[in-house]
Amino acid sequence: MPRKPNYDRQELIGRARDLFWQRGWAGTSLKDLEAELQMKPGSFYAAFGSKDALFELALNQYASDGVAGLTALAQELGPLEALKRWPQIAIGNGAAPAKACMLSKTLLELRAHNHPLAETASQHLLKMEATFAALFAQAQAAGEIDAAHNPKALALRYQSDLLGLRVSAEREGVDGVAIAQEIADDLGAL
Amino acid sequence: MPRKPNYDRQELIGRARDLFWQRGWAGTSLKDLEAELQMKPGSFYAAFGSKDALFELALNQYASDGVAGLTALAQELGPLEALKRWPQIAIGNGAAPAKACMLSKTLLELRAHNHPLAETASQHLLKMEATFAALFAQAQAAGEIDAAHNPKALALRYQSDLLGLRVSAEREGVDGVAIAQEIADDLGAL
DNA sequence: GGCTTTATTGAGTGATCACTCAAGTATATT
DNA sequence: AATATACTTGAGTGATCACTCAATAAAGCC
Repeated sequence: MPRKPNYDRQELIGRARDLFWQRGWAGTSLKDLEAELQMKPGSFYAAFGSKDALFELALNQYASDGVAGLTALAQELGPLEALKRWPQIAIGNGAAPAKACMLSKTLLELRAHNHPLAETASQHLLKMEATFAALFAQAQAAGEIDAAHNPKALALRYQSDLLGLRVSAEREGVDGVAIAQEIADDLGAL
Repeated sequence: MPRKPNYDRQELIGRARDLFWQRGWAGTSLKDLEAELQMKPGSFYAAFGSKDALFELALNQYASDGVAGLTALAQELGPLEALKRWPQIAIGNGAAPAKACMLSKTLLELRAHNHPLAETASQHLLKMEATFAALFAQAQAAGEIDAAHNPKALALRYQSDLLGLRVSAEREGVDGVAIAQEIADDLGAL
């Protein structure tokens, strides 16, 4: 009986994620979204409910893609090598909407207003940090990193460096590749 | 002949800086500013011209306070010790409007829109980086850091780590002090 | 005190914000 | 083909946005 929507929902969420990632929450208007997704307001609200609801879907997709990408890389290269390459990958995609991390951008923009999406972003950062910690622990188990280190502490510092790298890479004239290389080299000295 | 304004302009800019720092550019409305500065729209526009003009004044005050604070610290403690303590200071002021750097928040929020204030923030970051580089060079001249390092490269990495620290410190439950300590320890190993 | 000059007031401007909803259209089942 | 069930359309909602301006009030100089 029913009529099917003539769009691919996941692909729409991906396009919305790119817009939000680049322009931020307040910086992306419904007009922007309507233009990008080729949807009139009625369809938009029937499909997603609200701007915030779509932003949350976009954040979730962004975060799960991140964890999946890193996990796949670790399968291919092993934990330590994946952690070494990850910084370059994070800033290396020229086609990406931004160098900076969407989770950190969201956190910085919305935390002061106690917006629920800031908490969502925070949770995703925590999950990413746990993924880093697991890889550090694996690297220790494989004898690639001195077992005396606390993998959670390593993950906290690594993520902090990564966030800094990605903010720096957003600047004009900054050699992000050099910073990423240094972060990778630091891991080799553990 | 003329009538004097009944406010301290620098103090008003400081209050506006705190609002902008905490809530961001889009997140701070004219109503917010009018309430904080106790000014009606007419007075506000007579005094500052526009929201953007006041934001720029706020950014300038933020940046010059930063350079002045670090320079004073280096006078007191010497260059290396100042660089070691600076991360703790950056996140240590509980009364500050935010842990994250106002320059990086502005850059992340406005760069995608090619807003002139993003360029202003970028310039201030560059000036701060130059201040770091000068201190690294001084530390080398004093024999506190191996002269083989490139002070500009040290400054770039140091600033990146600092920005990451300050984003991380914005998160709930993150031990910023521990990260700041690690950054300081890294300097000791140079 | 009169005069000039500037600061302050606050209602009001058009534009844009996220969002609604009644009407129309397309599709799958019967 | 008829019908039920969505999906799509797009003008329109009140709220809020940054900002304006004519009127009023206050201060310094004569």
